[in-house]
Parts: sequence; structure tokens; C-alpha cells
Amino acid sequence: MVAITLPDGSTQNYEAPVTPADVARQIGPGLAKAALAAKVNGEEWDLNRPVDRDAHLSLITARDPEAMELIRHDAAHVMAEAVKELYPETQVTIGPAIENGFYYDFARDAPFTPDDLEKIEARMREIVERDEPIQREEWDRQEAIRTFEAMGEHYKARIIAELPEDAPVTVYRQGGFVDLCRGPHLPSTGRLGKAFRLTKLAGAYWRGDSSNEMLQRVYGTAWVTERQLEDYLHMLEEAERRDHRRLGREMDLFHFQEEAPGAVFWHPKGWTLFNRLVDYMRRRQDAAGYDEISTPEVLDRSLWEASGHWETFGENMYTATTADERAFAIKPMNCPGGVQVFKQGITSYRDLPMRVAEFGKVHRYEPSGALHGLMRVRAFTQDDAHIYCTEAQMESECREVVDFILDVYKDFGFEDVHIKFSDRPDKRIGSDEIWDQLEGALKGALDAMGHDYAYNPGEGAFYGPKLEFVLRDALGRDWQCGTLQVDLNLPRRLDATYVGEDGESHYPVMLHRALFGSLERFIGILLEHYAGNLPLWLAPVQGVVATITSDANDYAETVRRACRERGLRVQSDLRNEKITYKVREHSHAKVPLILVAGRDEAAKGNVALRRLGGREQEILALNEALDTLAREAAPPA
RNA sequence: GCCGCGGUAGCUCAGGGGUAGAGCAACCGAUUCGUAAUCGGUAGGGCGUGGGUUCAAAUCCCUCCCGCGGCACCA
Repeated sequence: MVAITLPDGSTQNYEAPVTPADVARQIGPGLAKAALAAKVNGEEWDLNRPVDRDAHLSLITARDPEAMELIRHDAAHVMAEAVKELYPETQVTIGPAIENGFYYDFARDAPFTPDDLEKIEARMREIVERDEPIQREEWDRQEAIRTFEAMGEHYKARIIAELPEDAPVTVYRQGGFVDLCRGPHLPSTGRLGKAFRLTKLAGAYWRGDSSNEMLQRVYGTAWVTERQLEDYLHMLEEAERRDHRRLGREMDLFHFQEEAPGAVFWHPKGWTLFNRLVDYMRRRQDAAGYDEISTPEVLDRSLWEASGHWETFGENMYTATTADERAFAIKPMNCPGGVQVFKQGITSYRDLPMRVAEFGKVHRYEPSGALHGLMRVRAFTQDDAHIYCTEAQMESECREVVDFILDVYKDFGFEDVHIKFSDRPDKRIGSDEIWDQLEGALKGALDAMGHDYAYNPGEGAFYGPKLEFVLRDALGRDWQCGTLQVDLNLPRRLDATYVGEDGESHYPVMLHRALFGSLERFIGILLEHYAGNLPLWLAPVQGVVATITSDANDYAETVRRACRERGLRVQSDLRNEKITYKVREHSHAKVPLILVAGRDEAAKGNVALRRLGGREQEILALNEALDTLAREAAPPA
């Protein structure tokens, strides 16, 4: 007998062994039909897997959050089964559930084509139709390896061979398909339902290592209900509309062209936006006790050798040789140049912390496949700063920077920001002792502040550990924006010192930090975040004065000039077009304000104010409108 | 960098061996019309690049460039 305790606290005795499916049937036919899997003592459990001892048991149905992952995982298996049926020579490798869906990596000689994708999806639907039972089996390890080898599934055999010794080898069988899998799974393929779709083909390296062979990855999306699938597909369409590359063109902000891959041509409106952000950051940094400098973009090779960049970062650097046969590099980072300013004269401990900002444009030769609109470019401007401080000051300076970043992000409506902590990479400079110290300080500051963060082993900068502040684009892709790195290595490499209280010279701790990170990337994120509807203070064109008839032209010009005098970026549209046409056009251009000037307004000294996205108009006296708008257009303090 | 897909007018896209197409935008007229498209007309293309196959290439094959989606990279 086993005693099964249900979530409501009631306990029932059963003849052992009993399966969750038995329990569900006993509770009621509705539940038996709805159950997808179970939880036994907190562990996810197949519906037909026997329970042989007393346990707490709960059933998972489509309404539970766990259902989504089960469905996606099953979708991956059904896809693998479909592929094996259609292309028996293809080997299966791994196929997990992921955010919004699933994928499966296959090994085969020829890549899949988009046609194959359709065939596979059609076969998947047949397999769902067949409603094959999905059965869990535990196999002997050596036996499992032999069996998969015999099946020609060499990748699976390798995966089993590398499983921990004590791990049970479980396989799942559905129809003629057998797959190594931890489970759990739905009781049969029919339970997957219809709410799935294969979405894209991609290459992916075996074990995520580019020195390994490339597998063929098929991505799909899967949901519990068809309604959810439709919503998701609809969301993707919406995301396409807020793609910053599209908005950049539509709003006439910037462009790229072949001659400068990964480098932005900023148009007047885009550059206006760019500069509003710089203005904002300058103001904030000034208030936070920063000075600002500017350093050369092209510096002699010897400096990069001294800093360690030439060796550690050289593959990403643009270099230039001049007629005098000197070798230069275009700066990929601002730090070595910045340190030269620090080194001028003698710095006392009394001068620390010294916070020095630079809006530095850097060039990095990024792999061609990494380029992505404004998000990943080869030439970009950082809102960089270096804080030189003592070891005693380092933790509090770190905390200030973290606070600063999060506070800045709030001004743009980013409330919950993902933070990642990255420690020493393989390719690095400096001793392990120094790294211990730096990692401890950075982590300590973060822990003391109580922020959640993800741990990113081995992803730090070559000179120090780092915090990454991550924002998401319209499609949910993560981009590192702000960053904070602590560094004791560059001051040594570049011989930057200060005179301490003891009269001796010491190396300062150097904090590298950027809040926006890259202005380019941040603008890309902002455009997608706001779907192009920038807040008034950032909009390149804040308003357009649109006339209804040419009788109002003079008045419209008066309004425009008055706006400009109040610092508002306002243009006029005197074209001989209908007001509906002008409203439509400027609305598409995402202009936040349309000030309509017709005969009435001209006669009474009013403006009819129409806000982007609004249906209503507001009639205001010109002066009143100017006061209101000037106030609304003020940047965050 | 790797795998797949793509590049035709300013934009969005048809055409896929036999004389380059549409809508929007642009330009020129007319229209003075109160809140998301007024009407008519005109002009605009080395079909990404270089090579090859062919009587004939936007179309088929190869090279390279750029872009898109992933992977790897990511300071």
C-alpha cells in the first residue's frame, strides 16, 4: 500500500504501484482527461510512471505553468520523430524547450531546405493524429550506448557515455522513435495538440563550440492553445513594426551602406536624438561629480602593446600604417587614452576618487555575422568614464555606479533590468590574487545592494570582472547596455599611480563604466521600446505647425517662430494639402505634436493641438500652449 | 567567421531563359478642401559585383560584397 497525499491535504491509500493516471481517474474522468503529467514530491513525473512509495502528488493540466514546457519539449520529440521518418539517415542530438518554443539539432550531410520544413511540420501533424503512446523506460547504461550506436545514433551514444555515472539512463519511446531523455513527457503524441509551427532553420555548432562540426537546427514555436499561438504570431508581426532598422528608415534617422559595414550614417533627425541623449548624460554626470575629457582616436601601437590590447584584443582592432611607417591603431576602447590624462602631473590620494568621463567613439572589427543594425556595429560612441579610486573607496564607488545606471534607466521607462556578473576569462592579464580581490569587491557591492543577478562565468573583460546591465529588444533579444568593470591591471600596465597618505606611490583602482553603453545600441533599444513614439524631450521633431488653408500661412510661421524661441523643435507644413493628409503623414513620421493653424486659430491667436496617437484636439491660446509644451518638453531632471 | 535565405525604381514587392512591372513616394498641373490618403499627368531601373553557360541571362552556374535569421563571437 502507498499513501498518496493530494494538494488539498487529503490522503488516499492505493495498492502499490499506482500511477498518477490512476489517481486522476479515481478523482474524476474530467481530471483524468485533462492531466498531462504530475508532480510527485515536487519532481515532475510521467502520468503512467508508477509511484511505489508514499508521496505528495499533484496533477499538471494545461492550466498549470509547467504545461507549456511539457508541450514544447514534446513538440521537439515529435519533430525528431518526423525527421527520422522522413530522413532516416539523419542523426538526432539534442532538442530542448526554450522561451516561446523549442528546437532540435540534427546531424546530416545536406542542410534542410525551407521545403523540408513544410514536410516535417506536415509529418508532425500526422504523428499527433496517430496519438502514439509515449512510454518511459529505464535502460542499462552500457546497453543504451550499444543500442544507440547500433541505431547509428552516435551523438546520442556520446551523450549517454558522458552522463554522470550514477545518473539513470531513461529513454522515451513513441511509435518507432526512441530517444534518450530525462523527461517527463505527455502520455501520448495526441496531447501535443495543434498549436505549434516550425519557424526557422539555422546552423548550430555541436556543443556550442565553433571548432566542432555544424549541425542543422530547426526552431519551432509551441503553445498550449491555438489562441496563444495566434497571439504569439501576432506579437511577432508587431515586433517587426517596431524594428529599429525599419523605424530608422521611416523616421529618417540614419542609414547604413555597403562601403561602411557596421558604421552608421546619422541623418539630421537621428543626430538630434543622439545629441539629446548626450546632453542628458552630460547633465547627469556633471551632477554626479564627473569631469569630461576627449582623447585621440588613433594611437601608436606601443601604447596598445603596453595596455595589453594589442595581444589580447588585436583581432578586433583596426590598424593603420602611415607614410612614416609607424603603426597605429584606431582605439577600440577609451581607457588607455584616458589613463594618459590621469598620468599628467602628480595625483594625490586627496584627489580620489577621480571620475573622468569621455564620449569616445571607438572602432572594433566585429565578426561579419555579428552585425545587427544599431545594436551591434563596428563604430560606436560610448558614454564612457573611468573612476580612479583607492581600494577602500572601490566598493562604494561601485554602488554609486549601479545606482546611477538604474536611475538613468528609469528615466527611459526601464524598470526591471537584468544584471549579469561576469568573472575572469581565460584570456586575461594580471595575477589570480588581483582577480580574487576585484571579483570579491564587485560581487560584494552587488550583494550588499540586494540586486538579483545572473552569474556569467568566464565572460569578464580581459582586464577585470564586469557587471552587465541588459535590456531587451522588440523580439526579446538581450543586449548588454550599461557596464561596470573593476580593474587593477591597466593602472599597472600603464604605470598610473597616485601618492598615498604614506607618501608612497600606489596604483589606483580603475572603474570602467558606461551607462547607456553604446549610444548607437541604446538608441536602437529606445526606438524599439517606444515603438518610435519617442517622449517629447527626445523627439527630433517635436511638433509640426500644419495649416488648413494658405490664409493661415503667416500665422503658422508666427507660431513656429514662437515655438522655436521657447526651445521647441518645431517645423511648419504650409503645403497645399488637406489637413487629413498632413495629419496622416506627420503621424506616420511619429511627430508627437501637430499644431493645427486654420482661419479660426489665426483670428483668435489660438492653436489646435493634436497629440500623436490621440483622437482629440485641444484648442489653446498660443501663449498657454507654449507654456504647457515647453514644460512638457523639459528633459528629466 | 559558420549554416541557411535574400539583394529588381527612394520604399514595399511581382516577374524566374526571349522588348523590365505595380502600389506608395518624387516631380508637374489643378484643387484652399477643419484632424490618419483630393484628382490628373510626368519622370525614374547598370535587376548587388565580377566571371561563366547560351543565339539570347534579372532569370541557370561560380566568385566576391552587403543584408536577414540563427550559431559562434561580444569590450
